Amino acid sequence: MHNSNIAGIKSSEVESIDIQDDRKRELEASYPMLGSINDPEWISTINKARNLDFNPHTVMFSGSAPCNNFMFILKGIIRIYQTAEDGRELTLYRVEAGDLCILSLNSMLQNQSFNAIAETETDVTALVLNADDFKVAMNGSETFRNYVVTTLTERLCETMYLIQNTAFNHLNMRLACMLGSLFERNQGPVLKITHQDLAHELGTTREVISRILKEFERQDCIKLSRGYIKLASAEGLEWFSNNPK
Amino acid sequence: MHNSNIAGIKSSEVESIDIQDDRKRELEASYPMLGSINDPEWISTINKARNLDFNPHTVMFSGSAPCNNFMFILKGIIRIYQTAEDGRELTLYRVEAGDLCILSLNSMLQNQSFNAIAETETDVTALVLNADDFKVAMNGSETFRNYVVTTLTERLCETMYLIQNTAFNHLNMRLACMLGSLFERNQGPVLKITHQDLAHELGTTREVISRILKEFERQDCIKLSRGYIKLASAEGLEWFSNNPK
DNA sequence: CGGTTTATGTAACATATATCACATACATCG
DNA sequence: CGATGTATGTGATATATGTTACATAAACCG
Repeated sequence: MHNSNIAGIKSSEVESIDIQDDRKRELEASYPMLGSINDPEWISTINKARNLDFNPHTVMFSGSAPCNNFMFILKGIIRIYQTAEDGRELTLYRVEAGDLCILSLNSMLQNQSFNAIAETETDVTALVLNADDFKVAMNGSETFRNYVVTTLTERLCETMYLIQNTAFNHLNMRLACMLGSLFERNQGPVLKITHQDLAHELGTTREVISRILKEFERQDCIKLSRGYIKLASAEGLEWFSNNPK
Repeated sequence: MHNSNIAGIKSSEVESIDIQDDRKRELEASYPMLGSINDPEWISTINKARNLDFNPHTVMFSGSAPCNNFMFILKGIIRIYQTAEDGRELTLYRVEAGDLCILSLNSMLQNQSFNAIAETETDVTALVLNADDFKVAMNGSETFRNYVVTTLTERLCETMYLIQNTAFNHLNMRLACMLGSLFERNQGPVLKITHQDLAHELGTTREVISRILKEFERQDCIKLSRGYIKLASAEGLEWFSNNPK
């Protein structure tokens, strides 16, 4: 289709004959809430969907390259971020299996461009509906509708929180919070991440991050080494997460 | 109902017998897209709705006082903003006649609190649905559903833009943009607003705004007087709106 | 092993914004 | 008119963050 020339798409368009059950199981694994829907429109729509694979570090869409499909993410992680002219980046959120791809919703529903970039961080497999099928599914299934509206609302709330955080909190606090949640999700106390990566999360520059990290290390909260950060004191980090200055 | 003890509510609960046509006309005036819906669930739901009036400067809801109803705004303006401990405020957006009250959507759909404050700026009249009626309307009318999803998506886009703006642009640029759009909406070149108000829009302090405004005045973009700002050169202001430093 | 790339450390400096401490000026109202 | 509250002007100073310009070090690769 008109998407097939985007860089990074791998192959694997699956024929949709008699694989309904596979499809359903696959979707159910990532979207438990949706797996149990039995509305006929929903079933037939899912059955018409295509599988698409993306390589890591592929730009799935941006303001200039909109995407007129709706996607369920079956596997992998997508990072949504904004850029400034000077090369700074700010991560808005991530989309994983089970999440709703709001960017795609937007470019489907209106032409207004989103002014953000969606880029795969890992291998990504998505289930793709075109705009018409999405409409059919929305009209046919109340569960799906609820899912869409709830997820949109949730995302909006998180975004409001992000605004508050960036507007009112200092970088050391924001960095401490970020590290805190990264360590939480991480198995084990050693986090694989570079200072530049952290800068791109928070919308600042590498030097600034390095400086604050060094300060955290001096306070024995963390231990730094090339490409890694080791947690030394969760309490210490927690303190920085709550302390305004 | 359980809302009736919130400060600032005026009175005017209207009995809903045979006023269907009035109601419909009223709604249509503010929400042209919705006025033409003829689904029976929709009609009966609207008919069950209550009118509520609010005085200016009434906090309609905040994180601590959620609102479990859905509202159509028939008249007036509501400001949604966040606060910091030090008294700074940052306006997220405004809701007017024809807009969707996303805050109410959120508190209806989930318990997660929104972490923002909604406050009337003028007299406000709203048409109020409870959560169940909202569901009925959503299930009954595709037009209403489209309206909700489209508006949510739109709001999300605008919010993303706000993040980019606050994270990457300097205050003089942001202030110039803000003034630009205020003058645009304003009839005539004289804007009634205080420096403190502008600070509350942008999440900063009065002194900072005063200083930048003075700079704009020195560059003959505006003329300052107590409580008012007069546009002197739209081009000059435009220049500051686009210039990074 | 040596050359190259990538990640980090860090000092010095530039700038934007925040904060403090007032002075002044305008507006309102008795 | 004079008193009071509110809005503005502004210098001085503090701090956070951004920028420049390197040095060093670890990892990578032929």
